[in-house]
Amino acid sequence: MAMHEKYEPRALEKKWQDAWEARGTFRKGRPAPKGKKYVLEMLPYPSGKMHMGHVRNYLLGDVYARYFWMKGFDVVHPMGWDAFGLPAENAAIKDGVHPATRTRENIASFKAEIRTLGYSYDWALEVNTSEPSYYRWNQWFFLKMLEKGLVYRRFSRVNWCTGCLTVIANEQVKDGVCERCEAKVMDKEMPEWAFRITNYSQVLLDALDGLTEWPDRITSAQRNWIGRSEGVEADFALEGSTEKVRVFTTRVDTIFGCTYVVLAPDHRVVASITSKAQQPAVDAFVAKMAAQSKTERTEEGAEKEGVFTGAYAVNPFTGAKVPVWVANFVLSDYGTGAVMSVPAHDARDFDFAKKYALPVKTVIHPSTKGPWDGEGAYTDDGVLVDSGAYSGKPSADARKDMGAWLVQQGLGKPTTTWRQKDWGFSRQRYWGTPIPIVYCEKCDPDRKGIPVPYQQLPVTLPDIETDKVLTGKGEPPLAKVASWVNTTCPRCQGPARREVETMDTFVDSCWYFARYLSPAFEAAPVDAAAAKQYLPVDLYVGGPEHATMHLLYFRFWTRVMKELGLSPVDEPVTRLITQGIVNGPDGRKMSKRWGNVVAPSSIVDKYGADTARGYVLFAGPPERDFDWSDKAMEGVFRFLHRVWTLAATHEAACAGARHDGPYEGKALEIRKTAHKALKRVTEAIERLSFNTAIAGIMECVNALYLAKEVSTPAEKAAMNEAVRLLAVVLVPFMPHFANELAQAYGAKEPLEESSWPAFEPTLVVDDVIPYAVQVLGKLRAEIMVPAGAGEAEVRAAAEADPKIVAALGGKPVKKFVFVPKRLVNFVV
RNA sequence: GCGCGAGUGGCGGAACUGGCAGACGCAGCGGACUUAAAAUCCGCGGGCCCUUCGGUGGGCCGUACGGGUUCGACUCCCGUCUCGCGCACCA
Repeated sequence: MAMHEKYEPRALEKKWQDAWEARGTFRKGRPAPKGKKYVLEMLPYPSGKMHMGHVRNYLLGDVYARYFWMKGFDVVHPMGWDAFGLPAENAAIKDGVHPATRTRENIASFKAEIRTLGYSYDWALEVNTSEPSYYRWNQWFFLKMLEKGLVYRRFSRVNWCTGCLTVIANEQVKDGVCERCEAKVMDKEMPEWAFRITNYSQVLLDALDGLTEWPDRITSAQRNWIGRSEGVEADFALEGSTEKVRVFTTRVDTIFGCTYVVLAPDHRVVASITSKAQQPAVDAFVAKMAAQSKTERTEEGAEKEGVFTGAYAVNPFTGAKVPVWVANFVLSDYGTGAVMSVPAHDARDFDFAKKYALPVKTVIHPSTKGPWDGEGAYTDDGVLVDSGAYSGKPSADARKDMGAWLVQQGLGKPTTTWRQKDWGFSRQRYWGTPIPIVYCEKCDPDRKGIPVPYQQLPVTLPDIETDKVLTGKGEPPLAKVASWVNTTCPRCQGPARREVETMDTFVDSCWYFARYLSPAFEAAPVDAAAAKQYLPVDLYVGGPEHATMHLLYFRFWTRVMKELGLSPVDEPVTRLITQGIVNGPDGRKMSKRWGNVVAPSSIVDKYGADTARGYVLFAGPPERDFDWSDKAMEGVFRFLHRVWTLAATHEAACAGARHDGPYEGKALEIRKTAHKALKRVTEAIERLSFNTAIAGIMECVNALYLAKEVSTPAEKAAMNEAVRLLAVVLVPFMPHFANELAQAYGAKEPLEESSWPAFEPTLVVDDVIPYAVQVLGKLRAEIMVPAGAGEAEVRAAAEADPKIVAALGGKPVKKFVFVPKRLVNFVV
């Protein structure tokens, strides 16, 4: 097939996209003795349009997937839709279009756009989380986890918008007011459903050590987030009261220096211990704190404030009486909501003590040599002083001994606390998974909730009159749909009401990777046989912004799935990469506001998908941000033209050319060029270094240009081989282009269906190797030495070089360093 | 404040396990082709200095900064600065 003179991407790309689809090139489940590769990208929320971030995300997976297709693996590479969520519902509130309608349209256009980029997806595995066939299994999981005690109802402090009369997310609170209606946002105690993810805190933390192919920044973010902290709890008796205050501290070794105790404003005992005299001040303070939202109270630079309660606590070690305060900086939901303050050895306690003129008592010296002479608090470990029987002990020993003493006295114990909280997943929204619970006044007077029986799943979302139900005001939308809310109690068959809350969409993305493997399976959310065959995911690609939410939640869920017998794996993903951001040409984040958005569709229309793909991959390593550059992208377009011209120029003479005799001279050089590129690209892809893989291909093309005309049969055959290898290595990056090239040179089927060749070892080594010659580590000459030469021969050659003779200047050589195939170094 | 990551030409980046810093590309410059331009092809390309009429030849400096280890450091160690991200009155 004769090539056109010029590279015309448009028609050619459509042709190959249709061919892959018609042939089922990317269908999972082919016989593959080499095994499986599961390549996954984070499923998108289907907004109407793709942006460059999506393009990049999916490309990184696509290169890897295509490579393993060609390596002969059974590759799973699915795509689906995180279709529930706020944007569709907010749009509905604004313009009255039903979220289901909007979502359907958006998926259709998003999917059409995805296809234009030529990704290797198996669309037979597609899932849509807003379909009952999917979310019924969210409900199934909910019921299973309820049985296991992993789901419970609790009271929790949420952001309550006083204008919209609904709960809103943290991101929607701007400067203490609602983003949408600008009314004041308050903290409100509300009941909500929660997953007991904290049961798994330790396991999730420990297993991070095994995730060696995850970026450090992600595992480190998860460690921070989980926030394990070891310390002790200790009881302080309250003078003149039977109540006591239990404090949590990581520095019990400083307890002899405790000069006051501080409670959270909403600590349980505050009301009962406050003295008459202090009552008005404490009441006013507590009321003021209650009126503030948590975000306000913990804002950057918020001043430390507190008041004395009039009560005194007794130090369990010393028996000393210390004043009890309440203050804004103590949080009721961390530790015990009470702290012992040691201003001499804690910076925050020091500030507070200075402000309110509380005493400071030093009990730690940096060493036995004497006290610390710096400013402020000495917060490091050291040696105890003025600490009774513990004086003279190092901090670490003292902590151990003092913890043991507390246990022995029944006054406390070593404890571990966690920053991580249980996962509250109730949402007062319509466009989500209904929580399968009903409330019956007769069977369930405490409103604990009665689970909907499994055989009644799914509890589907009701059809609604959009503009009446999705108003953004008042009670949760589902509460307004009487025909849906009113149901019968599964126990007594009497009247009952459905739970009107829906689930957080993070639930959907907790297990979708397992559902892809058997998207139509009816007996369970996951076909355990398929899970056994294909899990874990070998490569997962997504944005780093999911470090502590999605990537932690789905690790948790994976553990639960294993316990439920659905999957054999402890961890969902072996290797993770998080892609950097594609900024606008001006270096700012792409945004309508800056007018610097580069739409993928405009690039595909003008230059073709292969150029868009090539540029996004060539611009830099996957993890790093880069700024879009039209010029640099045109460079990739130019490169494709260059390859095309090369192939077209030699097509008539070389396509399909064969040669059985020896290869020498130019013919041999051409073969070497091609095989070296093949080696380099292969290794670069394995390392996920796609930018250098493309650079390697460019180098190869440059070298082939320098070969100019080919005339002998050997040269023609070599060029034929080179162009075909070029097509092979181009496949992961520019697949349409690569296939067109291969076809012109005689390929009968898409290259993805043939195999990734092994390079010829004899063709990637040179017979003469350049050696750098150093004297005292400074480069003085370069010499050419036969590849087989040993140390003695190389040394002789180096010593014969006039520049080296001059540099050595007759001085005796103390040491000779020989690095095979690279350099030698004379030490004089 | 704690944790993690990054810092290399005018720009994006490369350098695999400590071994010739700057591959490849963009922008730039020079040449060929052209009546001319574009496109294309070929070549040059870190800085400073010396040398030569000139092509050339040579020296010193150079991977954020200051030290160290080593025959040899972008790479390893110690300290500092800057940027990004995460966590944060977390006891």
